Amino acid sequence: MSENNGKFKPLDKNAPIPEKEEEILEFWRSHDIAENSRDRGRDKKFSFTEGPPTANGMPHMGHVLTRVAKDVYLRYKTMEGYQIVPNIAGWDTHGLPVEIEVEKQLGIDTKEEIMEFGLERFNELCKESVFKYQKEWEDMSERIGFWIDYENAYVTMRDDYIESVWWSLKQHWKNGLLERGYKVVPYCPRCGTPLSSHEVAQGYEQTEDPSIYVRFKLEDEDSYFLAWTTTPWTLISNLLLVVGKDLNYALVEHDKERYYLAEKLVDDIFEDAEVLETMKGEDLLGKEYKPMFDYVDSDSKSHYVTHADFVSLEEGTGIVHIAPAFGEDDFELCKEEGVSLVNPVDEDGKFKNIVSDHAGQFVKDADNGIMKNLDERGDLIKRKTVTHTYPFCWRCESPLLYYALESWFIRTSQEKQKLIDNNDMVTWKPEHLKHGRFGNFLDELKDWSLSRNRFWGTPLPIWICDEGHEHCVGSREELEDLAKEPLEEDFEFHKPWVDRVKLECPECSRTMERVDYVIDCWYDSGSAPFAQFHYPFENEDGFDEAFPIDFITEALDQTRGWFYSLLAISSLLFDEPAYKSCMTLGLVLDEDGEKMSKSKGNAVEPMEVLENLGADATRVYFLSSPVWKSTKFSDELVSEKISKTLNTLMNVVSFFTSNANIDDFEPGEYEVNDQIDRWLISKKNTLINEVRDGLDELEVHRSTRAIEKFIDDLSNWYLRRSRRRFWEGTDKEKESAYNTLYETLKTLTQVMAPFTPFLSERIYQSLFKETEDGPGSVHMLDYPESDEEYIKESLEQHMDSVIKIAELGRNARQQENIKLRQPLNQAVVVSENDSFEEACEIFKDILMDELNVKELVFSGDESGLTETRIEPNYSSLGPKFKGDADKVAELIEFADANSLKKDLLDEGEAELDGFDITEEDVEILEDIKSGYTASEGKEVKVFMDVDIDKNLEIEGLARDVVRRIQTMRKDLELGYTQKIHTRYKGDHDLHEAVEEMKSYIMNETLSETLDEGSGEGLEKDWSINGKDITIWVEAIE
RNA sequence: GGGCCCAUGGCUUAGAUUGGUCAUAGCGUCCGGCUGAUAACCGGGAGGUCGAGAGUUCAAAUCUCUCUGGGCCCA
Repeated sequence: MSENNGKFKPLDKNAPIPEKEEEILEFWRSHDIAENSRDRGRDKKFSFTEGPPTANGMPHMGHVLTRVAKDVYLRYKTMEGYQIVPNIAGWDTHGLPVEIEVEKQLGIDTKEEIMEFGLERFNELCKESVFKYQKEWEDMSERIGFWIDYENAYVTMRDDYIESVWWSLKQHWKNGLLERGYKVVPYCPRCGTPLSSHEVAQGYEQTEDPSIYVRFKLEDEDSYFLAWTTTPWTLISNLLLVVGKDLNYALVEHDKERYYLAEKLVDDIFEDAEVLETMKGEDLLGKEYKPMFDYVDSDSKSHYVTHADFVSLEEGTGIVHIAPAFGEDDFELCKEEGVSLVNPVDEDGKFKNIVSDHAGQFVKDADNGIMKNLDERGDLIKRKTVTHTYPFCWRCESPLLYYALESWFIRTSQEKQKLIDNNDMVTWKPEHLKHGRFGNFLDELKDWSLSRNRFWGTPLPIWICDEGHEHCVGSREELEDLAKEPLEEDFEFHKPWVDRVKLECPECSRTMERVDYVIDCWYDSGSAPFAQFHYPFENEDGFDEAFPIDFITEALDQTRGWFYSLLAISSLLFDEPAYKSCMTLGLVLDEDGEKMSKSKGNAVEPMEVLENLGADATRVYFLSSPVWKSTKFSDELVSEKISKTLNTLMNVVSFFTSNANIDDFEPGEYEVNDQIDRWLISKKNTLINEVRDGLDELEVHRSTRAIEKFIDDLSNWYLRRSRRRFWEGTDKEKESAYNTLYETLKTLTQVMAPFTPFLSERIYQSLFKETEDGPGSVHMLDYPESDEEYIKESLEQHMDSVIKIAELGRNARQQENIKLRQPLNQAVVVSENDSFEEACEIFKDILMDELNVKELVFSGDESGLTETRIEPNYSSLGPKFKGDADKVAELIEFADANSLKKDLLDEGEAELDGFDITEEDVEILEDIKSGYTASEGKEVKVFMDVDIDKNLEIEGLARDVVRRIQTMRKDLELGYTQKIHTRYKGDHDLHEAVEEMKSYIMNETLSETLDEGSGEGLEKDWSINGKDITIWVEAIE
């Protein structure tokens, strides 16, 4: 067809979208478009840092969302003229999950086995493992259109990166913020390591534990404290009992023994106890009791009653037993009380030898023996079991112990106010996180336990000598200076290399050995703002221009992960927030709203989606609802974006291309000569403002929705209303229409580029690149700016009115079953609002055409179009006029409705043949005048004259005939400009109509001839309004 | 156990700061229309106690409280 030969390349809109996207990818690759777009060395900087994923697992749909969210902003900012710094990807490479993967691979699961296997080899495997799915990650990212630089990605396990981390740790150490201490941590005795809270959270399970009530004999009184515990083995380490200061307690007698316990709980425990005395918890403070076991003793004062606010009356006895080494609350309390720590349990979770009866026994296994012992002594008052959630090791399923361990801390709690102040400077999306989840977390900030008893991680750079002097190393140079021997040739900043380095103590010159720990890998990723630059060792400028980071976005679960570690580290190092704005992303759920997981089998494979539906549709889908809300994901939801948005736009483009080619359209300077063009230009500029606002406010869904609405307006209103001007307009009309549509598509393509980078590129390449002599890619263009001069709010409002009026007109027709193809004489628009009158004036042609009427009239009121009808209200008339009621009713019905109405409304009453009636005696109704139909909307009513005279009928029939011939043309797959011969045979009325409207029909259908009689070509029988006609259509060679 | 978030027709959803006519639109469904660009489009119907209850107010989907259900985070 001729359109192929024109200036504008057709879009090939019937090709599958994903296939075309692949071509665009290839185009970008072969022309280095991403690199060129990225590296433009501009002065304006916008800094972004990628929250590094670990590539030892396959990317899932949630990761697709993070790519999309990041990319839309980076593209937008790039088009706005910013240089994104540093615009590189990042990989998180350390941590226990990595070790676990390797352990699985090796079929081992203990630290000893790892040591046997050899640390060098083990860490080598870790290194490989973290990049196992790197290709899948990069492929997915490329396929979705994420243009970050993967070649120069930062990697947390590289020596340079680790050196920067060491530098930062040394700053903390010098500031007294990096210290050794004890911490009660969830500890897996089987794996021999403490677990991070993140890991603990994965392992909560319902379990049964003993629930026992035991008594402690008072020192100076013949009575007992009654305490409760679910961990009998901790009783061996009991050092204190605690009560709530303000809670009520009672001394009761039961079985001739006396017990102290919370008053409220007495009945829960004893069936028949006599309350001897009540008191406040405060009154019990300081009372001493006899140790329950004598295996261990504290070298400080112990075994007395104190108080704490964690005592609750929900369960137990209101008296809580405290063993400092086995609970966080216990530990903190003992620290405050000055009770020193005792721990009779070794690192494997077994009792040490001093607990002679249970030596070598795993603590949980000792429960039964301990309980038996207590029972025999009579100290076990009650024994039950309780089902509660308890943490288990997520990989070996051992019950975790809360356990006081040596640990290295960053004293974040000392700098809490800094973190809070810095958080105040951050823009959060959604906003509630700032003072909600995240803010609360900061308010209750604890020290950051940094050390991990594992192998694959950044080594904690602290060396200690026999004298107990400690030294923190902050650089490679410092390490070399202090090392006794030169570093090994293949030295790297990992175990076991670092462990082999012995230092000379700067204080006493003795040999120093490194502590065994590696650090929390969240510290690694939280160091990204400087470590990705190897700051401060190099790239100081790079760091300066990128810090603080302008924008980060990651999934909501990073709140206490990366978002926290970034803020904590930057606050301590620089007293600045690491990022200025943080947009969180919600979970991606399956179509039923369930979390996607491999085990459930409901996980959607990202690449499948991208290959079936394409990246643009997926992007638009994710970006069209608030990104921080959890999103349900299904093919259908994404497909809707194809049919509603992408296809619609492609069809507009395709319409433009084919017609512009036929008309040899040349874009250029032009004069806008039609209001609908002005309207579209106004809408376009409004769109730019809306899209920019949405992006600037980090509410990208507002932008996306504005685009979708605009495409709908463009296709289903502007184009539908403008088709005739493209086909049949005068030169002036065509010039205005073509140029307006061309300019609009050009702007729209640019506006959409960050959202639909593929389709935008396609459209740009086929329509604009050559015509405009533009850069190689749409992504090299600037982001459109709105021209306020062209925004005409009243015009946009008028068009809304027009659409409303057209809608009402069609509604009115339908009430009378008059089809749209049937022309009518008159429509009357009634409104008290002047803007409807203006709308009718400005868009008169459109309205007449939409309503298919010969005349359009506006009126400020509906008099003349309605008839007042007044009906008697019997329920009022009855009691009032009694026997005359029927007579009065008759008078009302036959009275002149208009004057009666006037009297009633003006005077409040009227007289009818001697009867006084008031408003409540009647019902005033306004009927539509006969011969009209009407429909009412907000502020406006549309009346249609439904009288169809002979002329109108003929015209209607002619249009029906045209419509049939057009259908036949379509069936014959004729080209738009193909001329035909048309013959027909039919009903008399139809014959009359065709002859009357001959030239109109010939013109509409491109018929060279239109005659009665049978003909050649396609033959078809039709029935129009019950009248039969046969039509022949034959293409002219 | 604590914190935060969410709840709008069968499904997906709009309804911010500043409560204000008839609660938004799409998908699906039924009826009708329109069509020489569209995987379309247009009009209408059915379908809603805006999770439940109370309160503030002339007025609440919107503000407050309580509860229920779901989610996330933390213990």
